[in-house]
Amino acid sequence: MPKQDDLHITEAELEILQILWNKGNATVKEVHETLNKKREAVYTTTLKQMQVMLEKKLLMRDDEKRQHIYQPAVQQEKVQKKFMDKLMDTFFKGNAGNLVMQALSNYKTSPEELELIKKMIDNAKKSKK
Amino acid sequence: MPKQDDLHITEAELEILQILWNKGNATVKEVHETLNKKREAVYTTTLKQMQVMLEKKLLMRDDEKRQHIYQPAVQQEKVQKKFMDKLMDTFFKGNAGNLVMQALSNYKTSPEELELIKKMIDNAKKSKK
DNA sequence: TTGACAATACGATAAAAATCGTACTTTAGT
DNA sequence: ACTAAAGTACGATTTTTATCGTATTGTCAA
Repeated sequence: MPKQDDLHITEAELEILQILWNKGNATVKEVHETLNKKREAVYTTTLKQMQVMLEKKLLMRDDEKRQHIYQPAVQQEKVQKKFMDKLMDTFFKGNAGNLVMQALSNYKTSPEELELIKKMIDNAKKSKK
Repeated sequence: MPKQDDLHITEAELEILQILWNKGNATVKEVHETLNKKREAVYTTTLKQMQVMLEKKLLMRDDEKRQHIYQPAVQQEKVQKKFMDKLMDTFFKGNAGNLVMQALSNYKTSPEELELIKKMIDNAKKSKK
């Protein structure tokens, strides 16, 4: 059985969170339809999933109206950080530079963004002195 | 049930692969002991896990001698790429610059490495011209 | 050659995650 | 009031993943 950490988010849950982080909030129907664009999904499965997530406090909902409106109850940044920590540990032995260079070589980045990164590095250096 | 992709690697499997990527190859005993430093583990569980991984072709082994010697049958780089692709898609909407900046601000990086990154960016720009 | 031990093999089971069918509820239109 | 439609609730089941106990096998030393 997987080692249970406080905030364990499964694959399916992450998919749903991703949608809700993008939209801010949404009904089950909306989430389901978005999901369906990527892969086949059954409505009640999505619904159930979201109900479970509500119970696990991964989501919040407004059930004033008949059509409940859901939103994330966990910060994207938090989850992202956790994910990145694992990436760093598993593949880069904690060496961020390595990760950065992998990212730069695997994915194309606009010149503007590259400039931005350079500036960021310079700033970091300056403030360190 | 999780969408089954060709090369699905579970949490426990990733832990074991990580150890084997580091060591190059190892016996069950070695893997188990390494694992045990991080968390409690039962020998036969680790053994079974590795046997399953062998069957799934995630590992290879030399069973000439009594003590079998295992090694990874999947490239670290391949799995890493997959993991990063998911990170990019889930959290950064495909924007690598964003990922890079997150990495730089979350994890401390040595000045030497920062220099290296700058150089890499400059090279990329030059070759593009 | 036998017994202790170290190792592997493997089935049964448990636990976690995902799926789906069916029942129930609310609402709006007639 | 009745019915259809559109939701939600939720239990039962399936699938996947992880765990562990027991059996079996090979090795070495006395």
